[in-house]
Amino acid sequence: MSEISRNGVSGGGQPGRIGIGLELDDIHLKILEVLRENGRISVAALAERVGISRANAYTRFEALRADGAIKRFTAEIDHVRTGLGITALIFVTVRQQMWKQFRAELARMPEVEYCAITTGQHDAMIQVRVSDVAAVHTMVTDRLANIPAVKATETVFILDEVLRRPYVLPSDRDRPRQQRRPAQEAQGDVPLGKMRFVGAAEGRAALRKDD
Amino acid sequence: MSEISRNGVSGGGQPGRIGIGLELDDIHLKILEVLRENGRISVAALAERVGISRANAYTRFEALRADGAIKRFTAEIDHVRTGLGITALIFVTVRQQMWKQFRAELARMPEVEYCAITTGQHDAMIQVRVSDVAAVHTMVTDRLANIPAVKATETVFILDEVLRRPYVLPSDRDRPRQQRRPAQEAQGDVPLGKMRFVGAAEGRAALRKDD
DNA sequence: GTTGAAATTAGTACGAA
DNA sequence: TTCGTACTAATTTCAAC
Repeated sequence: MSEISRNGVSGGGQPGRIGIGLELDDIHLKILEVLRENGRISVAALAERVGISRANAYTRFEALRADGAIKRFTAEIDHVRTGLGITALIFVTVRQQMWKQFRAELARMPEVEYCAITTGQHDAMIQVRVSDVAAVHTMVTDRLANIPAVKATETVFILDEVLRRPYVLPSDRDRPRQQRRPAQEAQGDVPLGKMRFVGAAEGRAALRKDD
Repeated sequence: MSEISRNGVSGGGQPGRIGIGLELDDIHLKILEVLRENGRISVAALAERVGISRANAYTRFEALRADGAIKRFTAEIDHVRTGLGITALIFVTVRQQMWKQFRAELARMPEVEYCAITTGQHDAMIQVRVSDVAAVHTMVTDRLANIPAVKATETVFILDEVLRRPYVLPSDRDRPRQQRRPAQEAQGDVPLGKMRFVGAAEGRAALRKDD
């Protein structure tokens, strides 16, 4: 149900002044870093971990919420424990100009955890959590297939979720052991043909990897 | 870095007794429901919203954490605001018996937010958040392509994230307006050929949708 | 932007239903 | 088990520096 940020492929990211909102400095990022791994930490404890005063922490905490940099706090739940141990990705090809209908139908499907519009072969990817494999089948054949907006689907199961980071922050990239290089330098030493990008328009026709 | 639950395709979900841990009743689910949309709510307020005493709420809250049904609390962050407005999905084909190496390399990539092992044409899907399109290119060609475990990749951009639910719960499925039907009933009325499932072994050879 | 002290609220530990 | 109360500890707020 919750609409989330619209990421244009053109959107950029200078450090400092970002978006329309407040300027994020290192301390703001440090706060986000702590909060994403412990969303229930008290502001007092947060202040100590970040190395600022309580009052300052409260001010910044509130600013981050008001600005929207922090969208909400949530509990991560173990789906297996709650009986939704089956996760699947459904790639959907949507008939043009029927997006509105597609999105409306999505809102009616509580088993959908995530939906993103993508470039490439398909138009959207949805992630669902259900209790058993049959429920995926039902979901795809009974519900999705009956939506006129849906032209075709392709389903894969998730066998294992190797890693989920609460949320990636720009400060992360400054401290991995392995350094990143600017994109220009990356040209020479790449085994070309090993990977491919799939554009939005392209790829709908042929798709074959060289293996 | 954080390992998360292993979802076998065979794993099931009976209501009530789930996994090895505690039995989840309706009140437990109600608690999870509240917590996933407001991870910072006080236990006192939680007790009120769920309709139980404070003491009971503390007991159940602790039980859910101890049991692992609640894995952690986290802050949802607006990536655009923090300068990581570009999101991409990279589908990776991994050389068999090099998974360990692949996973080790993943841990060194802070821009990776999510990684799942899938059935279908590719072996894994990773989601990355970066500041600009060039960074995706760098990531794929410079970093991923240089991992011997990586046989091939395919990249798509996320143009829009339509919806993200904090976490899907089994209680959700009991109250959508549109009812679900058992899988058996779904057989007759499906426009077959409109969708396809892609198995783990299958699909590596041919893949064509009928559109 | 910081410290400290007051007011409020959260968390704990009981006995009773 | 769950509830209600009282007790203790912590957090938040607000003031002055």
